[in-house]
Amino acid sequence: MSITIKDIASTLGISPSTVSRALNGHPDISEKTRKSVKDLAKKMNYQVNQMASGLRTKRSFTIGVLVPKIASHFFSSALSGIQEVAVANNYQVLICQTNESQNQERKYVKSLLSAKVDGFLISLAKGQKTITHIKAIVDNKVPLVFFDRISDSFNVPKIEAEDFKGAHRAVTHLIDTGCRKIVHLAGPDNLTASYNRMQGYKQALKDKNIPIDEKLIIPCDFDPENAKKAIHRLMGQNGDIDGIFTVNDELGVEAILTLKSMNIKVPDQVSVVGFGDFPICRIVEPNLTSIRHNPYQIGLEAAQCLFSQINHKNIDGGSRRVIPSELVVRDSSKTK
Amino acid sequence: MSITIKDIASTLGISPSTVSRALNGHPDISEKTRKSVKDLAKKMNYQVNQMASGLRTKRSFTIGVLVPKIASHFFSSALSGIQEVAVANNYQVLICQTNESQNQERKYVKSLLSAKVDGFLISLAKGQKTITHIKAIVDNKVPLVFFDRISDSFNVPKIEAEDFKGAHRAVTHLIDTGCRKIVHLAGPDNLTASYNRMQGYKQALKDKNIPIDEKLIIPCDFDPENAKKAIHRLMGQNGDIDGIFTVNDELGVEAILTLKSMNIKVPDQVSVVGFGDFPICRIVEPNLTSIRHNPYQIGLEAAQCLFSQINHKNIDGGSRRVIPSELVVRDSSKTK
DNA sequence: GCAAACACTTCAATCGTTTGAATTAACAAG
DNA sequence: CTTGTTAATTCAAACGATTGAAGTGTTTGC
Repeated sequence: MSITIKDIASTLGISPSTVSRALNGHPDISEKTRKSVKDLAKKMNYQVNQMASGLRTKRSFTIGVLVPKIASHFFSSALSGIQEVAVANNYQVLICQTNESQNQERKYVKSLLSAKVDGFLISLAKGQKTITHIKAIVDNKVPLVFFDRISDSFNVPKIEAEDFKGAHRAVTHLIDTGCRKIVHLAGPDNLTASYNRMQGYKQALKDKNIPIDEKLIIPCDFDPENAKKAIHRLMGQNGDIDGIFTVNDELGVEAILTLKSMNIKVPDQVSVVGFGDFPICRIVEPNLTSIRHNPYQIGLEAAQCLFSQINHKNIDGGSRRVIPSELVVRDSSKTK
Repeated sequence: MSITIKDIASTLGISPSTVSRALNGHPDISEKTRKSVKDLAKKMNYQVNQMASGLRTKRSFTIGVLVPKIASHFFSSALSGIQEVAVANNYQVLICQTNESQNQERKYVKSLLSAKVDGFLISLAKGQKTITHIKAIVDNKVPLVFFDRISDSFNVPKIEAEDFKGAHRAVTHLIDTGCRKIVHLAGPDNLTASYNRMQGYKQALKDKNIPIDEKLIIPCDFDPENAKKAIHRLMGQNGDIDGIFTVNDELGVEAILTLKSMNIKVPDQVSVVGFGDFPICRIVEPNLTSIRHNPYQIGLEAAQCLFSQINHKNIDGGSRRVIPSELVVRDSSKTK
C-alpha cells in the first residue's frame, strides 16, 4: 500500500540497509547514493513507518499529556506551550482529558504505556488518593513531569505556578487597599495549587496581623454555583465583608456577578481579586484584578524539562520550578 | 525491559502464538490455557506493545485531529466530544494545533501519516489555497472527516455548525426587534463557516426587503482589534446604525465593550448579536444574545462518522451533517 | 606483489506481535 | 489396525525499519 524502504531499495537496485542509512545520514554512505536515495524518497513521497522504526529503536516520538480538562483557559494554553516544544523536538502529542476522574486517568496511563510513549506530562485529577498508576510509569522508567496539579509522593520534576506567592500578593493588595474582612473562595485542598493559594492567603493575613477566620474560607471545588451560594450566605450574615480572593478567575467573575445581582457595589463595598488572569477578567464589569501566571510558559517549561530527560541531558529528580506571577490591578479593587 | 508475550510464553512453557491467541480470545485456545495466560498477564502487568501489534495488523488505534487553535471555547469543546468517542472505541487521539498556518498543517499531516494514524479529523486553517497535503491523505486511503472548517474540494464527510440558518436566525431577530441598519463583523470569507454566516446575514436582509449595503460588511479576520477599529470608524460616519451581527462571540463581546467605551447604549441605541454562545456571553454586560451551536456535539458526531469509516461500517462519501443551532436571546438585543 | 587500510555496501538478525499452515494428540468410525 | 476427524498447540514467516558484523572492491604502503 504505502511506500517502504524496500520499494526504494529495489527500484534503485540497492539494499534496504543502504537506503535506511542514506535517509538517516549515516556517514558510511557515499554522497552519490545518498542523493539518489533522498531524491527518489521525495519523488515517491516516502514516509518512514513510525511503528516499525519505533519497534526497533524503542522510541515512539510521542509523548502523552494528561489534563483534567481541555476546555479551560489554563490547560488549553498550557497545551499550546507543550505542543510548541514537542514540534521543535519532532515529537507528537497524545492528549488525554481525565475529566477529573481518577479512573479515567488510570485507564489513560495504561493505554499510553501500551502505546510506548517516550514521556508523560501530567496534571493530576483532583481527589488523588491511590496513585498506583503513576507508580507504574516510574517503575517502567518512563520520564515523567508533573505540572500545576502535582503530587509530592514521587521524586519527579514538577512545574508549578507561583501559587503561594501569587495568592500572598493578591491578598496583600486587598489589605493594602483597605480591606480587613477578606473571604477566600477556595479550591479543593487536596490539590497543591489550591492548597498553596490558601496558604498564601493565610500568610498574607498573618503578615499584616489580621486574624484568620476559618469561617471566611469556603471550599468551592472550582464550581461557580458554590461560589454564588457562599456569597449569598456570607453577605447575609456578615455585613462587614470588604474583600474576596478567589482561587481562580472563574470564581472571581462569578463573585462579581453575584455581588452585582445583590446590589453590592464592586469595588466600593467589596473588592474582588481572582487568580489566573484569564481573558474574562477584561470582559466582566468591573474588570477583575487578578494574578497573571502564564499557563503557556508552564506548559512550555514542563515540556522542556521532559525532553531534557528524554534526551538524557540530565535527570534532575524531584526538582521544582515555579513560574513567576504578577499582580494585574484592574477595576474590581481600589483603595477604600 | 517491559514484559512481552515471550516472557509469558516461557514462564508458562508454551509458545508465543498461543499466548497471543489466548489474550485475543481466539476460539482455538482451551479454556484452561486461556485462563492461565490471562492470569499471568495480569499478574505480570503485561501491556501489549502497540507498535509491534500495529506494525503487524496495520492498525495504530490512534486518530489524528487538526485544529487551528486548542485554546478556544469552540475547539476545546469539540475536542472533548472527539475524545469521548475515541475512548469508547479504545482509540487514542493525537491533537495538533495548526495555529492557522497552512505550513504547520502540512507538516502535521505528514507526520501523522508517518505515525500511521487510522483516521483524520480536520478543521482547516484559514486561508486555504493549496491543499495538496489533504490530497495525500485521500490518496493513502486514510479515512478523513472535516468538521467546522471544511473544504468542498474533497469528497469526504463533513460536519458543520448550522451557520447559514443560525446567522439567518440571528439577523432576523435583529430585524424583528426593529433594527434596520445592521452591520456584519465578518470572518475570513474563504472559510465556509464564515462565508455561510455572511450569506445567512444577507439572505435574512433580503427576506425582509432590506437592501444589502456592502459597506456594512466588515471582514475582521476573527481579530477583536479589527472589530474595535471598524466600530469606531462606522459609528463615526453612520449615526443611524442600530444593529451588529458578529461572526463569533469574541467579536460580539468586543463590539459591546467598544460601544460602551463610546458611550453608545446597548441595546437601546445598538443591538448586538454574536454567534457561538460561548460562556463569555453571560459575563459581558449586557449579556450577549447569541446563536448556540454545540461544539461538543460537532466533535462527537465528527468522531462517530470517522469511526464508522474506520470500522468499515459505511463509507458515505461527501455526506454533510449540519448540527442544529438555536437563538439565545439575552440583554444585548431588545425590541426598540 | 602482498598485506593492510579504507570506503562502501550487503547480510542477517532483531524489535514484539500476529496468523496461515503444519503438527501433534486424542479419539471415533469402519 | 488403519483412517478420518477434531481440538489444541506450535512453526515460521511476516510487518518495516535498524544495525553490528561480514563482505566487497579499491587504493595505499612497503
